[in-house]
Amino acid sequence: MYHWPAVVVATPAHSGVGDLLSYRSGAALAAGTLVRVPLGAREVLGIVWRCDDAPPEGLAPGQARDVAQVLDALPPLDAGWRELVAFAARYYQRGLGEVALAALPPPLRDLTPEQLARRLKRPAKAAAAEIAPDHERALSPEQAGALAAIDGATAPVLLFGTTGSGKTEVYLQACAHALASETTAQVLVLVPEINLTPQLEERFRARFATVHGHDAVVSLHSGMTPPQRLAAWIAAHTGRARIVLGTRLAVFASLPGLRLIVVDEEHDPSYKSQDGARYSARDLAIYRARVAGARVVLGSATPSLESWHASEQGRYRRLDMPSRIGGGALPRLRLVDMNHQPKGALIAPPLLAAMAERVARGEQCLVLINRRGYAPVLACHACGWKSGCPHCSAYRVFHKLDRTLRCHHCGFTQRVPRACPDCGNLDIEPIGRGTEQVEEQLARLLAEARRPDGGPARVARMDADTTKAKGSLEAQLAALHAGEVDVLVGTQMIAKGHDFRRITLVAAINADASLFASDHRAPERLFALLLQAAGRAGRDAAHSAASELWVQTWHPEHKLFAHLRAHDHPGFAKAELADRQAAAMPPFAHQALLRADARTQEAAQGFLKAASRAAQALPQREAVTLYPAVPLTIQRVANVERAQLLVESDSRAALQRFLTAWQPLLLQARSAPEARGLIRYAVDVDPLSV
DNA sequence: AGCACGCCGACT
DNA sequence: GTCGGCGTGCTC
Repeated sequence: MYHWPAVVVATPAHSGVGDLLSYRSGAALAAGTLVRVPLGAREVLGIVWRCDDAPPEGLAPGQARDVAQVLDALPPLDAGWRELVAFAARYYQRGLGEVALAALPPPLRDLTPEQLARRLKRPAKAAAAEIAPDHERALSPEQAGALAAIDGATAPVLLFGTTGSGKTEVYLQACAHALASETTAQVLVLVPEINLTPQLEERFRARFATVHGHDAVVSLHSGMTPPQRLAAWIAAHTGRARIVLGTRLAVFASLPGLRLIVVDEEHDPSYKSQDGARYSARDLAIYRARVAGARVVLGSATPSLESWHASEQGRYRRLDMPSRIGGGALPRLRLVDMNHQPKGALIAPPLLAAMAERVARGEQCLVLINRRGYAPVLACHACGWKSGCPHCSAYRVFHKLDRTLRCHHCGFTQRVPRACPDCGNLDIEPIGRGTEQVEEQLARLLAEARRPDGGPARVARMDADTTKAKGSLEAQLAALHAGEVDVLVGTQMIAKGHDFRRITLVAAINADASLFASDHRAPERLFALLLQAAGRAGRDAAHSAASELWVQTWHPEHKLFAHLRAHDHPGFAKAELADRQAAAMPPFAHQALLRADARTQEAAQGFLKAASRAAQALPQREAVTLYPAVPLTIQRVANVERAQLLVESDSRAALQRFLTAWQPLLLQARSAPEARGLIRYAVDVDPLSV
């Protein structure tokens, strides 16, 4: 007596192969069982989606091949997980198999049942160094109120808490309550960046190791080695791990006992995946919590407009924590109108004076500049040559330290030419500024500044270039904490999460750059970045009264700054949402992009036009607006031409219906004559930028 | 997406 | 004479 499991394997949506492939098996296999099945010439990992008693119709007799192996050492993936995966595939317009298999740890794909069984038998490795237990802290009335509301919540909670208001302690205690509710309960904590997982893991382990065991806390992110990821995944799947901390990919972890999901810094764009299935881990967390019957908390000092809007509509329950623990004041805004500063000044004189003053008091300054390298462009004065990348429509960035020109898009790197490659002129000059240059100039400008002990000001830099070596991020943070740095120059990464006690001045020196980039989310992102950066200052109540956020701008009249001055996120959100509504932009409209990569721009647009033409015949097309195909802002990257087409609708459901109906036509449009040269295409639902 | 098969240029 | 370029086509 045979059974006929329908199995998902890793085939992308536009492969033309259906989602479920039927195989034959001697035994009935439960849905969620991991199997190895033959596919063409190879044998691949698959997941049983359902199991039929009769051979599938429409398949020639004997066409179904036999399941090769059953990985029955692992419990099947539960219905909640399968529903999450199925929803993600459907909503983000990808193949079920592609999403399902990508959600598993990579090493699982090529493990035999024997290897897997051996792996499962291996005892969890002994606890590392003993850590000092961390005990629950007394909650402020605001925190206690938030915790009680989370415990009793039925809808998603938006925890709107100022930086320093003690959100983490609320998360910790909410986790403790969730874990205490059942012996099998699990919680999932999402953070936007890998950098933030080690310190959070430490804190959770210190809090929970004594009660739930050292290995009850695991991390899950792409920076881990494959064996580490497999071990953490298995711990979560088997229920041994009670707390899983991770980046966006962790939203797909198998968590049979899931009771609570925390999405920290929910506004952060890192939650939106930009390759493969372009999912939003924050939005999937909401869906997953509903399916699992778990609570979900989105936390932020600067909630996204989407979440804010949902809380205004009552779909999310908003909890406010406006006060800082320890009563520290939020830094005062000092706006510097660059129109009234000496021409070409990198740092306005009053800002420089303020920094010198901080250094003299033994306090620390943080200087934000959103570009790595020395200068974004190198140019020849004589003939107008610029350091363009031969493979991309972008400039290569001048890195002075190693004398290179580096393309930040494709990685193409060359030594800086001695003379202009076009005309031989020796006078080639950097244009604009990056972190290296700011560091260099600040060291020079602050040469006279003295610390209380009479020593010179110490300026350091922190960006992706100085932290890419393993352990160097930790080392740099430790140096900062130890007070070995007076002024830290860096990219956005220094604005996030880390708790710096002695910082009393934060400066954003070219904050404007992003504001007029024709991206409707630019003000929102800048506001969040500046408030977050401000949150780094004055965490220590003793210093907080004098803490300041300096912003150099050419547009001091921008309404964003009035709200920033008042630390008024609700006011800012209200104004931005009104603008969005007037312009029929998200969250008042719903968008998707069809993106195409091709050998030539004509082919990329040719495909999009063919796709657009094909769409006209669809009845679902009535409810959506299709915009013309346009090249991306950076049109070419690594010799690939890129174009996109925007689809918009005021109904999310109508947009979904359209995209689903459109999908098979895209497959056809791909072989249209004008699409010759197309490399790949992808649909991006709820894109972050258009 | 892989990975085959398949038909045309520079090398042991 | 073959190794290998990437163009089409298939995967229960």
